[in-house]
Amino acid sequence: MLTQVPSHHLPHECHVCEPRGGCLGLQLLDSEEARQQLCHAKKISRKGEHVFREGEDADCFYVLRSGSLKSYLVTEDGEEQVLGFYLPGDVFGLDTADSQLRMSSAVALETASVCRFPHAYLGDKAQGANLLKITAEQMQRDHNLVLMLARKDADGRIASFLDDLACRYWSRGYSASAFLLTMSRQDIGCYLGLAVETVSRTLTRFQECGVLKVNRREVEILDHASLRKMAGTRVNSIAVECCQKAALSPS
Amino acid sequence: MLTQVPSHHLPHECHVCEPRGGCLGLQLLDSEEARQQLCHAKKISRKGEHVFREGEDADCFYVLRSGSLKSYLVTEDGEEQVLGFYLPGDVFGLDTADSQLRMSSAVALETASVCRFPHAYLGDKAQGANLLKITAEQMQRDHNLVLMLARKDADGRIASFLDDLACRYWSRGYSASAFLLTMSRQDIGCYLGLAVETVSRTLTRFQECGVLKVNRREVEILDHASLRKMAGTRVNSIAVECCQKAALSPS
DNA sequence: CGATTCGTTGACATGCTTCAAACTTCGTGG
DNA sequence: CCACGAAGTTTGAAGCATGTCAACGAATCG
Repeated sequence: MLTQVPSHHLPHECHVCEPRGGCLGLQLLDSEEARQQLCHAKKISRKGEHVFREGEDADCFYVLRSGSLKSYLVTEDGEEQVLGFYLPGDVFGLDTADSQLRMSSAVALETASVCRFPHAYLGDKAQGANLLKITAEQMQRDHNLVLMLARKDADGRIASFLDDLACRYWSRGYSASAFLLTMSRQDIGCYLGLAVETVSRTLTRFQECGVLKVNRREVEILDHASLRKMAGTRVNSIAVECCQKAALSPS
Repeated sequence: MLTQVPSHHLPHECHVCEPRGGCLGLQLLDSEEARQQLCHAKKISRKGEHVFREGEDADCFYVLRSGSLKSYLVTEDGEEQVLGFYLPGDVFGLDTADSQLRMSSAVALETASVCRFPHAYLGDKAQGANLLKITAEQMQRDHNLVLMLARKDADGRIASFLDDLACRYWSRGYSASAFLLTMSRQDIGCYLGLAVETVSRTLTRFQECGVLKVNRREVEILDHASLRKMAGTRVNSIAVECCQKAALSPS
């Protein structure tokens, strides 16, 4: 299957959109020139650099090609709320306020590159259902987060978080059992609505239970089944689909 | 301003889309016949009736014309998670899974009517930015909920919830100070991630503080300023915009 | 009119936050 | 290369907000 990617369409075609059924540029951008020009106009951001900030003009959305980043917003009292973490292939920057301003900020957690999809160049192909499909992914992620925050305790949130990451890494061809956390404990807490101390303590306890091994930012999941059991419900989704596959994999 | 609505376009044109700058049917549907046919094909749902259910085929999204409804999903263990409440003019049903299936359910809280927007009839006008603008509203609501669940205590959540409702009623021409809660305490708790008892207790306490008067489902807000102060931060948005206006109103 | 659902209130248990302190890692400049 | 300070991580102890359990009253429905 992987060998059937039509590599003649784009000279430097990447593979991040494969799970989506092919390059998003081909799916959403009309003219060949727009695709060539825009999809490959990648922008490199180093750790801590912003792709965009809340309040800026928003004339495009993005696909992450490599690296990882977080989306967040800042409350009046200066506190940060992390809305999500993005891995290669993820679409981000879809949330724009009424007047086409950024509603959130996106910052690189490590060196990263992105594809730009200017709204102005979204052609006939980007009509209705096509575009809705993309935005629905984001909504699903949001709903999943709401579900965690509203219904799960610290253990469930951390377990969900790790399981989700594992699945997403796995679906991208990386190990689902051992990976590096590119975000800080602070970020994790900010995402899950928990104090940093709670995150740390929970991870330590999971390690003591033999569910995983954690050292600083290195995580190795030893007992996927237990982790998933603790994680509990998730929104039925692409992610779940991938997880069921992952459950069948040798892990 | 209200008198400038071009009533000749649609024989039974409603006013729910006014804050959005006019009938969404005119903005998103191409052919006149599609608009006539689809935008006015309203469907009546009585209290407890579903507009759609999780898992069903999703070939359209909706605009609520009258009444109110809630969007929710059900977890594996049968628990419900309310994702949002919708008032006339709100767009809902945009969240569809990969294969065009409903990711959530929508049920009427009282007698309601809706406009259908079939994906298949979204014309050239529904390209890119136009559609993104609509979906961004939903994302903003979601982010606001995430912010509440992750950062605010019970008082803040209830205050935010009431303030939000007040603003939305106000922007629709109703009183921002006195309104009826169309949802149960159960629903409110399910939405805000709180136990029913906590919702009840918090409302009682607010009443004792003189911030509001509450009797069963009737709410009267006596001290908007205090309420908003307790509510704390909100995602900068259409809603906030409306709230600032509301703050200037006699209320 | 009885049954069921909804809302309120009280007492108690607990999971998480907060505060505090120690240790580690990282970056920067001497 | 080492020294220093800042930031990130871990662990402990104590306080408190919220969940849970239980009971009761009020409203709604058949």
